[in-house]
Amino acid sequence: MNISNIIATMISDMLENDGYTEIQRNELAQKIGCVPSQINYVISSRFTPEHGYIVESRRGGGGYIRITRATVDPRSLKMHLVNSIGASLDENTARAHIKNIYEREITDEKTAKILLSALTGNAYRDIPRGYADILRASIFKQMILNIL
Amino acid sequence: MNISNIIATMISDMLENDGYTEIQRNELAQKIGCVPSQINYVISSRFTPEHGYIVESRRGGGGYIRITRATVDPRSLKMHLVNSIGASLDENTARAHIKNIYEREITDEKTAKILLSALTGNAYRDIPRGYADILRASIFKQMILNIL
DNA sequence: AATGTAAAGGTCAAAGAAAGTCAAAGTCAA
DNA sequence: TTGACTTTGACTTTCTTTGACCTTTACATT
Repeated sequence: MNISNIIATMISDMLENDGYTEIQRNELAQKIGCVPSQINYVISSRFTPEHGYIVESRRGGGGYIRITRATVDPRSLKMHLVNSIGASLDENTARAHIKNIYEREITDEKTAKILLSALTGNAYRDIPRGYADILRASIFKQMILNIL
Repeated sequence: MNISNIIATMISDMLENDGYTEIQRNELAQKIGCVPSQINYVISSRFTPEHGYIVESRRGGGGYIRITRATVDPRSLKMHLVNSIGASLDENTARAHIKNIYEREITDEKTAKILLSALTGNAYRDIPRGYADILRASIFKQMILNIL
């Protein structure tokens, strides 16, 4: 298990109770035994809006990083989702979106699985990257509109 | 016995228990005494969707290759379907396949709808026909293995 | 109030760690 | 003896780790 995954797990655990946590970057880094900026890396790769999180922070004495699991009603999330997907969508972002809507119980597990298999994995490796991402975007939007 | 077969046997053994394994490509290659890319060769020649496997991977620190056996019964309809699809699949044929499995009550209506929205419609119109059909084929196979 | 200082957190790019790709060369059975 | 399958290795892409340097904020001192 790499350090980033460990950090991500810790943060998820902290969010477990009420979807809210406030961390001290330096303190957490020290406890884990990594450089402080790795906390930023983990947050920006795994706790993004696409993943359904809101991150706020403050510097200076008494600074903090606050992470909140966003809660939105399903209908507007759906619209928001479709609108937020541009003309192109890479695999990881797609993954994040699907994880997000599943965790918020907007889709059931089976549907999430279907979405995943339609949008991620080796399927897209046979065609040029540019086309792949464009198609992924259209297919995702189409699926969301049709089924959610 | 050539090296590729040895590797394939090892992987099969790892899958023995629960049809799931996660390998470190470099580590495995070293243990076996071959170049890392030969692992890819084995996977892409023997652990394909047509063979009933789902392969996922991740690069970078802590990377892995994950192989899942999608079905226990290679003679099932599922495998038959996957094998009948080939490398390329046009929209109408996809439609026909879906209609077929729906009418035979292999999927429920909701799933059929999702399949349809992933495989047909305007999404594919933006890119060259050849690529579209190739992608449609891979996605369909992927989905069948994952969900039916 | 203005200023200085220490205490946070932020940014970015380089280095490191895996896996992926591709094409050339080798092998082997029909 | 040719065509399919294997083996190899150089090069690419993606994800992670690290550290040097930057910006913002609270608070104490003048």
